[in-house]
Amino acid sequence: MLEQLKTWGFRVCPESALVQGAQGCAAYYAAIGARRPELPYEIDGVVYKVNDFALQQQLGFVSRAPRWATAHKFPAQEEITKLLDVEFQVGRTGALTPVARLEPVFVGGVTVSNATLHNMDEVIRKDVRIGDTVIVRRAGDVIPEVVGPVPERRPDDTREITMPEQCPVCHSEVQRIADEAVYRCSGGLFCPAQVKEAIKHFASRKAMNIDGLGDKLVEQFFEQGLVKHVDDLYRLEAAQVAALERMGEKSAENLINALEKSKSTTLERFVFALGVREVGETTAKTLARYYGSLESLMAADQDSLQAAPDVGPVVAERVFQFFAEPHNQQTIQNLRELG
DNA sequence: CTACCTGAGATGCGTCTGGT
DNA sequence: ACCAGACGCATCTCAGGTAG
Repeated sequence: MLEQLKTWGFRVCPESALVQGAQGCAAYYAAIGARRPELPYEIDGVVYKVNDFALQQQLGFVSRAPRWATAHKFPAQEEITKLLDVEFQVGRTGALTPVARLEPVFVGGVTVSNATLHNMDEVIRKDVRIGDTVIVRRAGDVIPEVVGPVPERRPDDTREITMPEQCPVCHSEVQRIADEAVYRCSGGLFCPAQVKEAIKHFASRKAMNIDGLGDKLVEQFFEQGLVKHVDDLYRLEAAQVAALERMGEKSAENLINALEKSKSTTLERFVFALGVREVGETTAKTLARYYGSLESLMAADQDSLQAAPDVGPVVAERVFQFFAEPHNQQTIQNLRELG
């Protein structure tokens, strides 16, 4: 296809080549790696593709990733900087994630000042302390990553990174389920951080797809007390929206229209939007197809749920508990009444 | 039957583009 | 001038399939 495109006058990468087997791939990788500095553009690696459309079709896709093509990246660039502090962020599920605040450093074409440390096991494994001199790299050339400390450059006044005992946002107790890596805020819907994340998730593209409702707006709606639960979104009036920072009549009207539009959605999107733990895009689709209606899904017991494809005891319990919660039932009923 | 593999879900970050 | 949304990857967990 590349050859054909070239004859039609399209610009095609002149470096592509046909090679045989893993050894051919490795040789090409080494050769292009050696020439990397001379190339008139930046590259972060090479892509190997099966050179046969019939085979490509047979191999197919895994999610969105083709099984007939794979990237082989060059080692990431690394830089040294200072770990200034570690803050704990609260996600939609209450998970507390340690995030490294770094002395800004230029790595692989980008200034990095934050990086996730994933969880406490990872912090211990990497043996990093606040104040440490650390190695930073851009994993896969996008996500900043703290590789680890430079032990010989550790100052005397470093501080240990410790998980707070209370949620930094709502001060509820922080719990860790035995043998799990993640610590969680036990506040649930009482925790503003979790509520805000739940609203953002509800509005997100793959859920209700409410165009124009992003981080900043959710933040403002919540802080002003206009939206405490997702159903409040559908009670918003244009005048209230227009009164917010950086919003005018036009923006307000657009948001109201987007909210209106989101009312015509599918069951699978709605189920995903509810934000039940362990229920992502795919599981929501499975449940929607298996039960066909919200009523039957809400009425399902745990045995019935486990009969659905890819649903085991853990997911079944999550779903069951979610619909058993009176607060959730009320929210769903409100949403239906609001359209 | 156990051990391992694969796929999906959740979370996090910086840049770029398009819209207001 | 600013915001929303898309992209790409690592980590851990859960579910289900398969090799030994």
